[in-house]
Amino acid sequence: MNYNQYDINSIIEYSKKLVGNTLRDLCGNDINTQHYKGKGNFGQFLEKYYFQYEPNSLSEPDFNEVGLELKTSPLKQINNGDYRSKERLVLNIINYFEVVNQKFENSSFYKKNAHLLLIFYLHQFDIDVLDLVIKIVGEWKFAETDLEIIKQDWNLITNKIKSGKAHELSEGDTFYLGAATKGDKGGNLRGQPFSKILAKQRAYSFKQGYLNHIIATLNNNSTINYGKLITSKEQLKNKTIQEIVIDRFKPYIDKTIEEITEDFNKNLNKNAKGFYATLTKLILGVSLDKEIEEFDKAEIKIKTIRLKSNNLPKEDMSFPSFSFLDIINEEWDDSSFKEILETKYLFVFFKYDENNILRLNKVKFWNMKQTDILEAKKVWDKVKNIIKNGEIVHEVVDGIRHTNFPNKRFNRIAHVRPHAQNAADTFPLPVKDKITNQSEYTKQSFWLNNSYIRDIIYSE
DNA sequence: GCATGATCATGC
DNA sequence: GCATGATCATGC
Repeated sequence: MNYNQYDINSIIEYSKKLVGNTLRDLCGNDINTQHYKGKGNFGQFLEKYYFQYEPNSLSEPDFNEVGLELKTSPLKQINNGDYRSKERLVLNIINYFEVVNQKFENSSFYKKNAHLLLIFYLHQFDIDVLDLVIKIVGEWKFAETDLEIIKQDWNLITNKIKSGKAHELSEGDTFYLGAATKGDKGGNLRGQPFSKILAKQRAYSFKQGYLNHIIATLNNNSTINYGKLITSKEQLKNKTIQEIVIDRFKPYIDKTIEEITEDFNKNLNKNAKGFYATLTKLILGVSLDKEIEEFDKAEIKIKTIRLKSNNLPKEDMSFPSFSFLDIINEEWDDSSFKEILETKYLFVFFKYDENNILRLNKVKFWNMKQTDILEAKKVWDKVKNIIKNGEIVHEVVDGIRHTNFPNKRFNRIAHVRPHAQNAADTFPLPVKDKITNQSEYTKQSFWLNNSYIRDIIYSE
């Protein structure tokens, strides 16, 4: 072996030699002579041929002698050249029966993952895993405040299992540490200790946002300017991060927009569309030129909503437009719409009072529950079929195209409608539309129905 | 007053 | 010039 398994520095040093290389560069000869079939998993090859131990699924860390766990993960490169995580990082499986008897400090999660050796390679479509280039290698221990938030996440997951709700776990439940489904296509059901309902097999995972934070830290090239909400772990002693955020809004509840902006002594353009988002940042105490670090790491999205006096949001809620070409090739489990639905949101509600003046009304964290996600899936299924069959347009009246896309009556939760610069702002279609004979169509997005937001999100 | 098609404002 | 969050406009 080319490293000393009892000496952590020796392992790290040996790992760093991977940077800039591929598996074929470093151990191609070994692999070629050992029944290599051209397929396989990057992590397993790395363990077997570079570190020369057999991949295992033990509950101990991979380098058990020094308590170091090896993890590999793919990167993607964004336009400015920075690296981002391609996906979440899946860690050990959650054993529903064992975890309910554990404390965080002696949990299987913490025992295995307290100290990580992370190896990131640049993902490339259709390239042999042996030829993928390793870009970033480094060890990772959790910063104090991160660990405290991860502990809160772990407790939330554990408590849900303790209340017999393992089948209701969702990635959106938590901040940095998620409970990601693992195994084939939603199958792989398991028993749970406090309910007879079978639950999906799930594993602990780091949210993509948290991985991006790790990547930027290891790579030492973060171009993002961050402001923190939590500066010491003492803040998290008696309150969850959610409670801390909600508390910051409390002094401003029922205040008008003018009253709030006066407090901050800022001259804001009230007509700017980002006005409410700006106001939110001010209230949270994050300067306007900075991103909220904890929200980025937890992939939390802020949505501001204006309510009419009857609590109905003035508008439905839009999401980024989707690609017609992509959606017909997606499976539900890796679809962009499912990702949207599994996201955690901070909703900031402003409401018109009896004099038609907007006042801050309510703030809440929210993520969609599993049963609703499945109900919203029907919208996605229908959209996919319509595009596949070239049946977007139903009829054209006075030059206005009426579509077959699922409308508000079709589904309680979501619908599909245009989301573009204008009607001429289009995406290509995989199949020509039968009525218009066009091979492109105005960009569309999924929208959450305002009635759903009122009934579920606002009132609960 | 709602549903649906369409578009705006900002920041990168 | 586009992605994104948000809002407008019109017909029923």
